[in-house]
Amino acid sequence: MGRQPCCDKVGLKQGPWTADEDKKLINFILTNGQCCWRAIPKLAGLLRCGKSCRLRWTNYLRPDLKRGLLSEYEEKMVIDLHAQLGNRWSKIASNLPGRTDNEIKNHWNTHIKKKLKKMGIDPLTHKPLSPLTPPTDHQSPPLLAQPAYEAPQTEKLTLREPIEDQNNETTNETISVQSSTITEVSKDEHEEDEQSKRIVVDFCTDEVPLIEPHEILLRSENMLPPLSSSCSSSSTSSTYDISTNYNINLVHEELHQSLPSADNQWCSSSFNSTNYNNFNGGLWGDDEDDEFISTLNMLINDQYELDTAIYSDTILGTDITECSKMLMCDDDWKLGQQL
DNA sequence: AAAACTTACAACCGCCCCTTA
DNA sequence: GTAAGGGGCGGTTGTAAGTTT
Repeated sequence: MGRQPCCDKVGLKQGPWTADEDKKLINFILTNGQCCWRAIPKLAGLLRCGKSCRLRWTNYLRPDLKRGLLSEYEEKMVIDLHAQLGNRWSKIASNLPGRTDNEIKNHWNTHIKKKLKKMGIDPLTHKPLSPLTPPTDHQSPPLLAQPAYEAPQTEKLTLREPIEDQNNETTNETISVQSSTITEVSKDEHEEDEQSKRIVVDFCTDEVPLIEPHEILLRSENMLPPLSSSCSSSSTSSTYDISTNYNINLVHEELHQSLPSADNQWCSSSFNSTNYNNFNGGLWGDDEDDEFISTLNMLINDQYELDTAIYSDTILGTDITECSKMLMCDDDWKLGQQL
């Protein structure tokens, strides 16, 4: 029979989103909330299909997204969760606040997969690669001679959502998993691994730093920290750079002008005291705002201790709890109504 | 300096599942 | 019970940016 496509695609734009399109989408959702995705493009004045809008929003524009590389901790969580759940990226993502399934999937394919293979572990089965199926370089017997994998330990891992077994029956929230404890080969890596093992053995997802409402900051013009003219905007591989494809901050500024005053504050990414090392300014780009971005980068990478409560109360002068409501209420958060 | 190659990730595609009429 | 609509999900592709030759 076949399904109708989600849209006819005739006259619709595809490819990378422009700042203007982002602005329209953000503006619409902040004003009206998420409703029927199919209707959003028309209502928001976008020549995109609803699906494209939904993906853009959920994977890129959502204010509660963390950006930047996954931390070592998150990476290990992904590995463990993948060992139990397989390629169910959305389930895995639901245990990593601020991360999207797409992001995790990409990270898995580009980083973790290779890492595991390099370590002699099959990323599909999480078991040591069979000597009968040699790695692609055909020259890695040392890895196999000394198996880079320890017998899995049974650990308690609490998922944020119950998982279902093959009979589709919901199991207990706390399930028994086989932790993919991994042993590195080199000495340095071995030391690193000792740490890793501790992390893997010790953590449960309850310990994941969740983004609490009080940890979410709002930003308006007067929230900008003092700029440092000496900061360079360049970033190195060891730092997180707060940059996107274009200057989305300009979008933000325009929104300030176009939205009612009550709407004139909106939430930042997960910029909080426990998590901001991963903060990558989901809604702010780099170009003209280099100074601000580099300042943030400097603060973030210098482990600058920022007490968000103090920051919000004394610097921002904003009632965080009020504003966080609209962020945390997925269904119908409407800035104007809730502020 | 430029071409070739590699990497990372945003975006798309098509299938699946759930809801509704 | 069933067909259609809508959204979610996982796999794949396109391409910009980075690196190597």
